[in-house]
Amino acid sequence: MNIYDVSEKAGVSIATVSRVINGNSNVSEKTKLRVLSVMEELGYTPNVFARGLGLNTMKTIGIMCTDSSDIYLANAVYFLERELRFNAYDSILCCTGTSLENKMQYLNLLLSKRVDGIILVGSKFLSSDPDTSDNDYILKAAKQLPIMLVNGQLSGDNIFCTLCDDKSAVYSVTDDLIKSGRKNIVYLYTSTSYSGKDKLSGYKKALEDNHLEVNPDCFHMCTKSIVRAKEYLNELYLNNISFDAVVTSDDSLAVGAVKFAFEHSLNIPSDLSIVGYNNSVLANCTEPELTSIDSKVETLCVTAVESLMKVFSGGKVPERTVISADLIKRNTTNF
Amino acid sequence: MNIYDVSEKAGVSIATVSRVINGNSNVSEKTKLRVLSVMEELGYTPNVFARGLGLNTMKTIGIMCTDSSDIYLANAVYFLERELRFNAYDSILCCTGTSLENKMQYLNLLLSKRVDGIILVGSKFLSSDPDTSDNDYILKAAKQLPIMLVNGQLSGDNIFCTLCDDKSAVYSVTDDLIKSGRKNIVYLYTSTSYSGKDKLSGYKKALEDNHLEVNPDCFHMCTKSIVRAKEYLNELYLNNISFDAVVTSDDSLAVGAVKFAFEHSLNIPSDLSIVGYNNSVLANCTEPELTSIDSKVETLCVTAVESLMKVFSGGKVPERTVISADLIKRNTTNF
DNA sequence: TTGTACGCGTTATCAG
DNA sequence: CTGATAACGCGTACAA
Repeated sequence: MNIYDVSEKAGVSIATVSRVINGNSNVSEKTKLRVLSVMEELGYTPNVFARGLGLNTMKTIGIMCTDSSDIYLANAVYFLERELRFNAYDSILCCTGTSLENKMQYLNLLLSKRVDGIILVGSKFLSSDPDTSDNDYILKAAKQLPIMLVNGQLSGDNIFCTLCDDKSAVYSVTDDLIKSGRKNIVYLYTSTSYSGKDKLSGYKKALEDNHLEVNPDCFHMCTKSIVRAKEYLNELYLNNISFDAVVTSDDSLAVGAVKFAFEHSLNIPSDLSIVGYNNSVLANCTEPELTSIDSKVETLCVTAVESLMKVFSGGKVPERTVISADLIKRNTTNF
Repeated sequence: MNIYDVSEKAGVSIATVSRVINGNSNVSEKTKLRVLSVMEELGYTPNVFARGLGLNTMKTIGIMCTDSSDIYLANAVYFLERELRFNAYDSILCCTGTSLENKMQYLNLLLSKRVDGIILVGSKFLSSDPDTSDNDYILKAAKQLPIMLVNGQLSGDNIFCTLCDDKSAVYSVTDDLIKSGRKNIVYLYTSTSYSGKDKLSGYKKALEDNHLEVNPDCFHMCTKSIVRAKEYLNELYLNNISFDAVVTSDDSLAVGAVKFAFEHSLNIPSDLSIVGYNNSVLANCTEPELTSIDSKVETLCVTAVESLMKVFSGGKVPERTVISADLIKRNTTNF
């Protein structure tokens, strides 16, 4: 079943059939209708390989993320797929894990598949160390096709970033906590990626601007896990390091903080205020429900795909688009 | 940069280069090494379109789900992608939403992309009405390529199902609740899919086998939402319909039940026992943590991909593989 | 408005 | 073990 079968049955040449398929105007209405009906009758679908061979594109985008089962990334993947589909692009999903070797391997795989562009989701793709060569594979790939970073930051030719203003978000909420009377604010985070460092610096700056000391015990990196967060807070508690607020870089850590408070019969928010990040479904699960920073995944993804389409059509696209986060106030804070 | 460039530079024919690429044994070690080094030097990658054109396969599987941002489905997508990748297959992701029209459209799209197989994840793809023609598009597609259902049930040629024994799981936990003294058990569910009906029938059968009355107010379908579950339980409460246990078809509903208990200062599990489903991260968020049925997504996905590979290699694959669920006991039950 | 003929880069067959 | 050559199905100059 190919274009020849259709052309024969319709009594026209394959060129005419091709014109009809691709909406070329130079076909008489009459033959167009005849071809269309034959195509329908035969249930004909153009062969994408043959088409791709000539055009050297399959209208396919590679989406890379470290782990699509992560709530944040799963949402991102969902929105990206939706937007790409809307623009008639397929999505090839690649979950790379965190090792550099795997990331490189997957990226090369996508290049060899001749995808039209690649979207890297999450800041975990990038080393935030400015002196490293760990990001070179991305710069190199960008020589072949456009690369979009969602919530990641890397500057280079043909690389476009869409990110959330994490630093301001954390700064602002930390500042809110201080203004509402909190003196000892713990910050828990899960990664030292660009975005991870950004958030941390927002926390520190808020303390400094309010002339509060930055206690090294009070900011701590831990695995993205409810239990781990709880454990660390317990450790502080046992060491008599007192604190009256916990800001986190992920809702799961905030859930851990809620559990810590429950274990020690602390009242939330009066004894302990808690702020989550990402405004995920987890924020609605705890009692009381979490105040959380909404990092605007959907907006980020929509913008990234919009930009990519603009790149394809030769339009001018900013290297870096920054979107502000929202603070969603619920019941783990009293402002 | 194509196979001709390589052949010329290596001083061999394109046939030999092709043999080297595809690991064909009939090449002398010496020429093989020479070709390999030229390929390396030129940074040559075979063109997938040309290859696909000849072989009529791109080693790509279509994964369809209604919504990849759903926690359960996100996990499934993650595991499927991982397993497919392990077998050197790419994954094209399609989130269809729930309308039949969209599902059909996406399926046809995948067919036209010449994927090698399609995996339908979640029971929401299928009408469980035996008299409907709503599933015909799947039967039709199965004439062209193998279709795997993960947690769905449809019998037909070239269709293979991997599913969890939901009925037994719900039966068993309901029975446990009754044996531990519960008299009035509410069952909350989110869908009337095959799996949805299966779970419900497990609940009813457990009541019947224990000579308890099945009260129509006590099993109720509601949207997959924490708030909705809580609202329905509140409604029962206001209507003085008493109950001492809630079994749900999804953890989110169970979270709603926990919130209901909190609102009315009911003790969990003594006043109210609660059972979730899917053993998702939500089960660890509440206080107390949820007893939940683990529906074994990972096993399901691994099995489905294994079966698919077996189908490709011409092996015999059962039409239906059933996997038992596990009950993960936490603190919302007292058995 | 329509048709012819070629190129796209592989793999596979067959002959040597 | 190696090489020549025919498919594979489509898009598109170019010709009519």
